Amino acid sequence: MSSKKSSEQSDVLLDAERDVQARLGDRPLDFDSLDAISNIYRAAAAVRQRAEREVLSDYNLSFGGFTILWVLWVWDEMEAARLAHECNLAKGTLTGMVTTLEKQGLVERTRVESDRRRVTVKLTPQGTNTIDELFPRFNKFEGAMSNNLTVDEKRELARLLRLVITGTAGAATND
Amino acid sequence: MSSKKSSEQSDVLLDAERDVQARLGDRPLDFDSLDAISNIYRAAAAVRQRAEREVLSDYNLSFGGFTILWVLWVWDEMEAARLAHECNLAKGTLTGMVTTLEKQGLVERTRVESDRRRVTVKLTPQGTNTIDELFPRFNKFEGAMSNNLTVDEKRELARLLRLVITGTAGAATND
DNA sequence: TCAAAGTAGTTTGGTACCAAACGTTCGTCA
DNA sequence: TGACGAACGTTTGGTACCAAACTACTTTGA
Repeated sequence: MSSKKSSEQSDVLLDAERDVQARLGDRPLDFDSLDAISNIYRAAAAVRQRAEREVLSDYNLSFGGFTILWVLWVWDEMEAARLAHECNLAKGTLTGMVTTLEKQGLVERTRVESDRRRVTVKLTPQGTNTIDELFPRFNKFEGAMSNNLTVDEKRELARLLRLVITGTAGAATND
Repeated sequence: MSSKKSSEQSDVLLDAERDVQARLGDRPLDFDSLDAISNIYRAAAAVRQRAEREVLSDYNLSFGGFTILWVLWVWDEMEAARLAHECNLAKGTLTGMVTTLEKQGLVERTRVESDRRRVTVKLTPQGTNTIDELFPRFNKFEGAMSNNLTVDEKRELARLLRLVITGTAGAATND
């Protein structure tokens, strides 16, 4: 595809970015923000699609389902509301996805005795086995997705994204 | 085993990143790739959710629908297969979304006379008006999403994401 | 003490999104 | 010329995802 990688910046733009520049360059737009934000979305779509095809399909998991497993792996038992928040999901969405994972035998729900409105979710032993095996593979995939970047560049990328995420802190999902 | 990230960095990790480090820090994982890639996904979710709520809901558009309009605005009339590719959508998904936009009067389909298998899609005058008005607002939103970053940081972010996207070039959607 | 307000998860109705199967049209080569 | 395979977009069946309405439980306060 495009991009002969050289030291100069201007000739490594994505085809899409170049075309945007050609068509809209005379308009009073904030192209720096445009490129930064739209590339976030392009990169996320690439990550998600490749993850689902190359890693998660072997386990019959969607990206969202994997995220739930991963969050439970890291934090153990967790209340539904917090789980939804960590996974960036609306609470109604979480209900359905936890049900799917429950049918697959990977997680289980427990009603909280002291407050029967609440529900906690945790991995089953089978769920733990699954994510124990899957996550190292997923992590290798993350390495492959970023193998064009040096370690310092990965850290810088993580830092810059953090600025976008936290600058955004107000955003609460329907929970 | 990474990130005792020098100087001022270590205290600005996201809560999520800090917890991951605390729980999995002793495992042989590639945490630099993990943080970089997972923050891409977190940032994209934040961008999408805020865009839909704060900008696109006024126009009754999903993020995907907006993307289609935006691509057609930049490139004019376009064949369905290329449009799906530019929007990172499976071709079957595009069919449905174009139908939705068609019902809203924003785009129209035309069969190609010289090859009747093909279809081109373009903005209607109403669609053009919509995106003419909407995009500057969306671009302001992009500026707001990235207002914690300097111009140089935005450019660096766009560059690093480009490395992820192009390193990935093999990925083709079902089209 | 009990009704109103608030909080947690679920249900509902609808779109977005995918992969795979399908029908149509085109190009090719016998 | 006509059958076969390839190249389109569409349809199908299924999950993911959202906002809003709803149900069940808990807290508050008069």
